[in-house]
This record gives sequence, C-alpha cells and structure tokens, in this order.
Amino acid sequence: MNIHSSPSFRPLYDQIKILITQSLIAGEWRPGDAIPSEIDLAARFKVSQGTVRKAIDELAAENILIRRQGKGTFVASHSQERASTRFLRIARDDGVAEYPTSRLLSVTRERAPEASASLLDLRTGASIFCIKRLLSFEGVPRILDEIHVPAASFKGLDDAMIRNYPGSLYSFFESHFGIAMIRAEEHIKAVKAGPIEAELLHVPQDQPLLRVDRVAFTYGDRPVEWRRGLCHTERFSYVTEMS
Amino acid sequence: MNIHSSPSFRPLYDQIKILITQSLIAGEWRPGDAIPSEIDLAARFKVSQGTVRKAIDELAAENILIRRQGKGTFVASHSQERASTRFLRIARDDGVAEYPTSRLLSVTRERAPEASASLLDLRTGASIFCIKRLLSFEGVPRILDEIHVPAASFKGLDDAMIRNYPGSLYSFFESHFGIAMIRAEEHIKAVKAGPIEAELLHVPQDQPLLRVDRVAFTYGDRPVEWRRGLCHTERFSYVTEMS
DNA sequence: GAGTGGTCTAGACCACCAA
DNA sequence: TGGTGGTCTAGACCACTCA
Repeated sequence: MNIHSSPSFRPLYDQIKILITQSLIAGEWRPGDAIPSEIDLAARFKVSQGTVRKAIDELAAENILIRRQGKGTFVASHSQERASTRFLRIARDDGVAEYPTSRLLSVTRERAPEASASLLDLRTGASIFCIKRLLSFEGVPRILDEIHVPAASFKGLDDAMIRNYPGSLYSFFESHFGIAMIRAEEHIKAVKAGPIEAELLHVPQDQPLLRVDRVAFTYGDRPVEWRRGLCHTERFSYVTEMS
Repeated sequence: MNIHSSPSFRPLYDQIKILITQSLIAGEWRPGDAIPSEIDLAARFKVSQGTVRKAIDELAAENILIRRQGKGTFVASHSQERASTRFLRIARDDGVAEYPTSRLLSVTRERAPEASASLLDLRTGASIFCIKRLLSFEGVPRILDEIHVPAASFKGLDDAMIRNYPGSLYSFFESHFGIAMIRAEEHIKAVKAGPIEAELLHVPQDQPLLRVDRVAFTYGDRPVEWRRGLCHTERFSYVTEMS
C-alpha cells in the first residue's frame, strides 16, 4: 500500500490512529471493552499487523488504550483500579496511599460564566451543570471542588444519580454518559481561603490554599469539563513529575 | 539472536537501552552530541536495526535522546531552545511566553540537612552546595529558589562561575560538570510568606505562595539536585498536564 | 548523491492467558 | 491448545538534510 505522496504526507499508522479514535468517539468500543485483535484490525484496515501495532502503541502511550499480553487490547476506563490516581494528584506526605471520600454539596443547572464557557468552547450563558463537593481524607475535609460540564452532553444528570454511584466521578461520567476523560490541563495558584471555603475546609480565613483549575478532554481533544479545586495542603501535597 | 530463556526474560531492546544509558553515564556521548547512526549501533551491538530503533524510540520518549530526521540522533541537552520550558512550569496567565531573569543571591557550602540529604541519597551532614537565587518576570521577582547539590558531584562550583554563565542552571550543570537532568518529581503546597520571602518577593507577610519541592535525577535515575521554590502566583500559574 | 531517520511489510518465533 | 500481544529480523522504499 503506497500513501507516500508528498506534500502533506501522513503516515499510514497515523491514519489508523484516527480511524480507531473515530470508532471510540462513535462508541463502537466503550471504556473497558476489548477492541479487535491486531490481526483483525490489520485485515479491516488493509494494512500489515506492524502498522496497526504502531498505531495502538501510540494510543496506549497516551493512556487511551491498554494492552494486556495474552488477553487483548482494551479501551482505558476510569473504573479500573489503576486509574484511581491518574487524575488525582493530591497525596499524603507520608506516602500512604489513601483514596478520599466524597460528600456531594450540590448539583445545579446554571448559565456558564465566561471563564469556564470559553475553555469549554461554549457560548457564555450556555447551560451547564455545576457540581460542588467536598473530598475528605481520613474524615478530614481537604478539597473543595466546583465542577462545570455542558448540560447538552450530560442530559439528565442529577444529584441522586451521583450520590448513588459507588465509583469516581469520571467513572460515573463514562457509565452514564459515555464520556471518557483522557487528558487534562491544570493551572495552579496559591490563594487565601475566603469565608465559605474556610468553613467547609475547617481552616481559618486567609489560610493559604492550592487553587487547581482544570480543563479535561475526551476523545478528539474535545474539552468537556472545567473544574476548580481548593485544597488544604497540610500533610498533603500536589505531586507531579516531569521529563 | 535468541535471548528468549524464561524465567527472567529481558527483551533485547531493553538490554540495548541499558547499554546506551551506560554510555551516557560514562560520558561517551555528551549532551548535544550526535550518537552513532542506527546502522552503526546495530553493528556494534550485533542486533538488527529495528531492535536498536525500538531502544532509541523509548529513550526519545523519555526525553533522553532526540531524533532529527535526516540529521541523526542527539543526546538531549538543556542548552537547546526547546528545553527552556521543560523544567520551568511557571507561566504567565495571559499566555505570553517569557523567560525569567535570574539574580544570584548566594552560593555557600553547607552540611546537608536531613530533609534534602535523604532525598539525595546522602548522609545527613554530607557536604553540599546551597544556591539561592531570585527569578523575575518583567523585572518583578516571582520565584525564590533554594537549591542543594552534592559537593562531591559538583567540585569547584562557585558564585562567579554561575554568575558568568549565560544560560540556564541545568545548562550550566551540563557544561561544567557533565551532569544532565533528565527527570524530576515535584511536591507542591500552599504556604504563607515569612519575613524573608516577603521582602525578597515584594509581597506582604502571610501572602499565599506556592512552595514547590523538587528532586531532579540524572542518567540511571540518580538523584542529584534538591530544590525548594517559593513562588508568588499573581498573574502567573504553575501549569501541568496529565493523561 | 550520500547518509540519516521514518515507514511499511512479511514472516518467524516467544510469552502469556484462558478454556 | 489456540489466541492474544510481544520480540526480532531482513529488506524495500520514502522523507529529510547537507554538502
């Protein structure tokens, strides 16, 4: 198969990546599912197995697919244990792994403020759901979250659905709305606690807090969530790595 | 070539990775240098080009090597333009790219406190250099850094050497001591400015600051730098990505 | 045009898993 | 035992850079 025709040369495996991503967007394979074997995909796309392999390798490197030798290749899901810490970067300083408990404060329907609207590619004033919650470690409140998602993509979301769901919020988004978060960008500042945060987080007013603003993306790099977390970092840190 | 002898199976390309890394540790190829071509390396290690290729691919993914089509494969260096922002995650909120200016405050020889010693695999009290500096954007001081490096690895480091060096600190470490930083872990908290920080950063006492603790590693995942940055995040944010 | 990395293929064989 | 991903090879050819 020959697609080498400069200019605007695009490798075959890159085109395969796009085709696989399109199947993910279309929901042909859902989070947790196994996708067809490399040999099957090679036949389907009429390329060699090696080319499919390279496409899958890259998607696996982006944490979109997960390879398991002897079993198959799976669509990454936030319901898997290994995903629990992927988007939660706050950890105990003593290194003990602990997953926080969540207390839902409110779920309301609102008009998107300019700040989150522009980051979500919405018009200011577009309808969104606003979720507020409090995350606690060892029963001590540490993170106050405010989360905005477009109402159009999360039709029918309400308080009780979230409250009754046992897993993480992203796992909930997957199973109820078919929306999988695959990437996020965060901007972090140090701010003073205001009166509301101070009360909810059990800290004095003006306590320094980490303010973590996030935009999360689903397949095709489409932004679908904005959130702001205010975090009390006593005995906890935001942990990150760079290379 | 057959190395498939379970148990303790280790792929060939993984062994090649280790051999390349050892050459980097030994200084056979230094940051900025071109390493031999894939064909030459394949001959040297007596494996196929494809196997060398996979080893280099992984090292390139870790930002240890850099491939340039038509030119060769190079050892990553902090002297390259593309590296300027790799380990500097503080950026202007308005998105304008700006590289800070540095004012060196002091370079002293000290005994390692327990905190940094343990993270650098040194005995408490081991000899270190302590560098203090102030980074400014648009002439406004934003980041107060305290940096610890083992004296044994940075023999002869002094004030004037750093002051006269035109590039970044990591670029300086590379060119004068042959030590290349390839990876770092950071722990971030929100803290109050004390009197010293307040004065140097031109902020009131108790101003919330980002406290960024870093351990940086060189080839072979050897920790060689500890630093603590205190950062005034007005109109600036710490930016990070996850997937 | 020579040399480098980049793509694609075909085929053999190994490691791992489940039935 | 059969199916999956994982490794390794050999070879052909393309894209890019530089002299």
